[in-house]
Amino acid sequence: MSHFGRSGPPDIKDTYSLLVLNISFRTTADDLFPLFDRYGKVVDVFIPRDRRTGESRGFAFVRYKYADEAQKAVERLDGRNVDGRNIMVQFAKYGPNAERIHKGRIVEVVPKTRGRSRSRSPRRGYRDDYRDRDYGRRGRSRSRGRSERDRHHDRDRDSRRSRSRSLSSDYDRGRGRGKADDDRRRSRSRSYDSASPARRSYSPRRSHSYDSASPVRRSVSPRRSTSPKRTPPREESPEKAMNGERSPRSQSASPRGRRADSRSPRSSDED
DNA sequence: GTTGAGCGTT
Repeated sequence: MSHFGRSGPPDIKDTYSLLVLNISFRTTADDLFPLFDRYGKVVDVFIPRDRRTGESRGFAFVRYKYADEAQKAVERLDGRNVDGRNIMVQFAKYGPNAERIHKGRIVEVVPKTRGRSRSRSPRRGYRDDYRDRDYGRRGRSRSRGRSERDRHHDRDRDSRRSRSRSLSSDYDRGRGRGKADDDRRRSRSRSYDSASPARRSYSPRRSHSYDSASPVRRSVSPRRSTSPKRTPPREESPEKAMNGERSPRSQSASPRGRRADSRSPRSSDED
């Protein structure tokens, strides 16, 4: 969606996209448009937002009609304070016109590493100047924020950023982030609260599993242990369900009841 | 009422 009301990108035949980072979450395209328009012809302003919450993700894309104007905007607006935050303006790396920008910007900034300019580091280096100056007083915000962010579990962006974490993200998304999220957070919190990393090994869940195979358990129910063959409960479940087709309810109740029972003590313990 | 170092929509 564009700020201009059109669906999707407007005319991207000859536009240059700028990436505006570090903008306030409250900053909107309407706020950025006049600011950027001052330095050139802005074709479009787009702020990606969260799919669920609809909040801005903290960065925006500003499309200029001409590269020189875009470049000027970068120089003039980069590091500028907007809505209480100093924004970072740079040419977008990806996009419909990335190639053009690549030519325009790379030649000026890193003509030497033109071929390898695709690396992710270059922009940081050139931005370092601003960072050093503007973030000197606020720099710690980054380190602190990261730690805090990690603890607070990121939202949507985490899934994009780290692929390894995509698993959890997928899980969250699939299961619905409300409950699973809360559960996970609590579990973690508890870990941090009273347990050391070593103690984590003795996590209740694992303990439970281990307990099952523990000799103590056998003592309690020798019947199972003495059994020559151990039938997996899972296989039994479907089989039973098939036989009990006439009462499909039983199937649903079986796993549910067990789970609830199993969770009962745990929940109590946690509480 | 919150966060953050990141690259985009019909």
